[in-house]
Amino acid sequence: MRYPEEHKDAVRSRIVEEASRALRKAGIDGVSIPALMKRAGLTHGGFYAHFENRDELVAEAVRFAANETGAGVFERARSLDEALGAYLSAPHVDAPEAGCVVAALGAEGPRQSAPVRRAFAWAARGLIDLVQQKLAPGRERARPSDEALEVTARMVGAVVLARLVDDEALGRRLLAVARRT
Amino acid sequence: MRYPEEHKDAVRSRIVEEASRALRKAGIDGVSIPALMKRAGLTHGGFYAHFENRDELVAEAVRFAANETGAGVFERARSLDEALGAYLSAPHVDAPEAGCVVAALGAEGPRQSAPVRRAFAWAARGLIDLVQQKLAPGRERARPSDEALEVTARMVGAVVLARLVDDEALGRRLLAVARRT
DNA sequence: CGCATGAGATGATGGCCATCATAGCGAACG
DNA sequence: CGTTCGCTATGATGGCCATCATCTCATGCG
Repeated sequence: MRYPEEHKDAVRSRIVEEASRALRKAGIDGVSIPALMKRAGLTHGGFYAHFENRDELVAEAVRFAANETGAGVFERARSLDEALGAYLSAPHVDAPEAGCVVAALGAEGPRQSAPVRRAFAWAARGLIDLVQQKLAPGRERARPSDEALEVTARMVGAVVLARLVDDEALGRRLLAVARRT
Repeated sequence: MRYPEEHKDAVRSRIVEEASRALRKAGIDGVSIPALMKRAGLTHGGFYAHFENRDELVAEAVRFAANETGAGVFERARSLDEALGAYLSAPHVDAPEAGCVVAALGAEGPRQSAPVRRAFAWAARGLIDLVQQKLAPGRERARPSDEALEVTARMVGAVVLARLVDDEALGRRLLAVARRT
């Protein structure tokens, strides 16, 4: 059938968005192309009309997730404390599918193909830059400050550990100590 | 053939050790049972004589890796600074297969089956305890101090990010700023 | 009003996987 | 010195995967 003008772009976006959530939830190897397409309301056949291969979708999903975190956690916050409050929160720990892609999938990044690795490097760098921006608003810097790097490392590590320890009280403490500025 | 007394135990240990490295390198879903057995010098058939199923091996490999990090990085170090120097080092970043399992596979932990999750929780808790021990040697504590939690989070996050950024200079800086005590 | 178009569906291919049943063989034990 | 035991190999099973060739058919265009 002949579809309306921007139909294909809209469908592609929906695939990327759904994939972004599904991958953060189940891991990069945790969801098959048929499953991803079904989540977007399609069958697996049309996949290669939208993407060169699986990695192209994964890379795009990583970039989508990075933008989502930027918009949801950082642009919304008016101070670093506010951003840290959102990032280092129980809802974030409990909902990796809607959370930071670096914390959810970062450890898998270095093992991926070059295009996916590039997407991850971009996401990591973006996270550092967002922290830097909240740390010293307005001021533009050629490279992130030591403090921005340290805060970012603490944030990511605290979320990874809080998800891992399987001990709610300890998880809360991990988030709380990482919130100090 | 009838094998020498402790043959089976030795083979099992070799499988666990090899699996521990292979999994840290390629991810939890990145190595098949046939591949794991071949690394141990065997064929896939005997696997189920040693392990109930794949997850049992994964859980054991996680515990093995955690012990290895404890012995290699922490027991060897005589101060927290020394331990941080080893953990937050380029060799560690460049060799995940011989490094901390929390940094290499932690993000995959929450998605695993219950036995594997338990192994990861144990590994994470163990890492925190090792930090605590170096932080206040000798003193026994019922629960880790705030500072131990913060240092551990910073360590893990810094290694994850350093592996991700694909920028050697930035990676070095991430390690350096996390080394501050 | 009918036809060309192209997004999406159907279905096939070849490969790899976890798991298991069974067979073989060689050292240890009698 | 023969028998037995049990560790490991061989091979099968059923399932799922990424990728691709081909078909369908509704719709926008002429």
